[in-house]
Amino acid sequence: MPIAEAVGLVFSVKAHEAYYVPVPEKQDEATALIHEFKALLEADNKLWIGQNAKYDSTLMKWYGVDIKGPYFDTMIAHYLCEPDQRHKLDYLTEAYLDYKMVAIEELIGKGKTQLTMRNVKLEKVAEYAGEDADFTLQLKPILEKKLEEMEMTDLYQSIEVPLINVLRDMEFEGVRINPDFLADYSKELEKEILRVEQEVYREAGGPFNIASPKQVGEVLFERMKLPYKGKKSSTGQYVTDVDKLTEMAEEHAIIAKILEYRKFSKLKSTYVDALPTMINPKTGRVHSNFNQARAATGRLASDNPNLQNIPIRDEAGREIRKAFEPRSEDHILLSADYSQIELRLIAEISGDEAMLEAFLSGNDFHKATAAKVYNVPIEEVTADQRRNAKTVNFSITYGAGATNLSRQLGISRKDAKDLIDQYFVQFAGLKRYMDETVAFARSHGYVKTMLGRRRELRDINSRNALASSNAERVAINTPIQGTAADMIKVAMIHIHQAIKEQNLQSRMILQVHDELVFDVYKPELEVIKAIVQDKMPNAIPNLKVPIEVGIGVGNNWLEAH
DNA sequence: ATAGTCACG
DNA sequence: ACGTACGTGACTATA
Repeated sequence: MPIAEAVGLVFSVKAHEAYYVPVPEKQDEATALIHEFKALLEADNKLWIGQNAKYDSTLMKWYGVDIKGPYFDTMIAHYLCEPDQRHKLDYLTEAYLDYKMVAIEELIGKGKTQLTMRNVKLEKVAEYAGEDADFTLQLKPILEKKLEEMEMTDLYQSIEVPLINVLRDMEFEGVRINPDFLADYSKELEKEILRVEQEVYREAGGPFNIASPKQVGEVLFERMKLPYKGKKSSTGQYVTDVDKLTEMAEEHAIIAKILEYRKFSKLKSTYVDALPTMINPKTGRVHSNFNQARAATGRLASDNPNLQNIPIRDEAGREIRKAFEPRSEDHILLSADYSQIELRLIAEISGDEAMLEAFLSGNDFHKATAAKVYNVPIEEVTADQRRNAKTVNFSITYGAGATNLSRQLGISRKDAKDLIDQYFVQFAGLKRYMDETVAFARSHGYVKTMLGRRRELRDINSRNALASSNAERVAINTPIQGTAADMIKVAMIHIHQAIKEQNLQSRMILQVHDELVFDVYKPELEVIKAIVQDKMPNAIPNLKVPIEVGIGVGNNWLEAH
């Protein structure tokens, strides 16, 4: 972003009618024309109905027009109603207006010979754009009614709609990424990759494509005759993922080297080499897209590039975070993250006394869990016991069973089952909540978050055991993950508002599910800290469980974290 | 286009 | 007896 240049503006105020205004090709003339509409577009006494309003609003912002809303966004309305479906306009039009739209490819073709909208005859563009506006307008009352029937009008009006401009501004701001740092690191990784590659070839007795899972499987299990345990994939291939290879690392020195090769290649191709190409030449910054209508739980998703999966767990990977820098010497990065938010929300929602007590005591929660399930005083909890308890805590939010837990912890299935049984003895209220949630899902066909976000579970009463147990885990996980998503969205809206009201220069630039990152103007550091420490913990008021937020500051994202 | 793999919360 | 972890996006190989 600038994602594109404007070719035309299209308005519709009445069904079956639309008005198309071509925008000149010369950018100064384009800006001048768009500014003819500035007062209208910036008026806050009109409702702007749009399909993915953030897109149009962002485009206008690049032209210097600040659309304030309020909006009615058909894409987001539909996302709330049917979070597991698609939300594109052609789908909505077919599903709700029973009309098949003309595909954009019929206007501009596809592939190499694809034209831009500018090269299409005015009459055709006007017709196509007019349909867009008209259908969006017609969809509004339908989706508005659906939201009301599903009791999500408030969630929509007070969270999702206000979030549109918050995300727009975050994307517009972007983040500074240091390309020189990454170029140096790329060379280092290249050396490592070439070195490991030769070592793998030596162990294998000849070269092959290590990036091909198929060839890796054939080399390991056919040419080298290493023992293969377990099932093959659905397509009959050997599974060679990190779990499987780590399991058999003792078998041969080549295994660790293949994993090393994979690790370095992943870092280089997905992050180190890719991120600098995403720097916008006009702004010198990277403007990710935060998709508000993708994750069925209510979370955001980030793409082009995805800035929600930048490495941190691994030493070589976390190096990449050093490339994320504040905008200038006068700025500093601040990262604020919710501590164990999903576990706290399970405690809150289930009302489990023991769990609430553990959080209220302020003790290390995983340690407190270990003390309970192993029945030892908290001072005597071993590192292993704490680690196991942490994994159980984590697994619980996914509704995982004994098989998976045993695999995660490297213990027997029976020990894993005992652990889970003990866990539910200690946290009986949690067990009750999980059973009730599944029962609710079975009778109503959906589950909901604390703020009323819904997700339908079509398979919850399926006769297919695999399908129904999948749905049960989703039923347990969605209210937790979704409530955490609701909470951080509210916090983002409040923080954005405070920054605006106080005319601050600092900006919110990233959201990573339980973390917010700010590019802070140094003189405002204490003000921002205070705002964050007020808005994040108090996003959902009157909770029984304490909500804690950790803050870090630094000259790059790694330091700040 | 799909599968496999792996990065994050 | 057996078993499936929840939610994403990007890259590479392969059909």
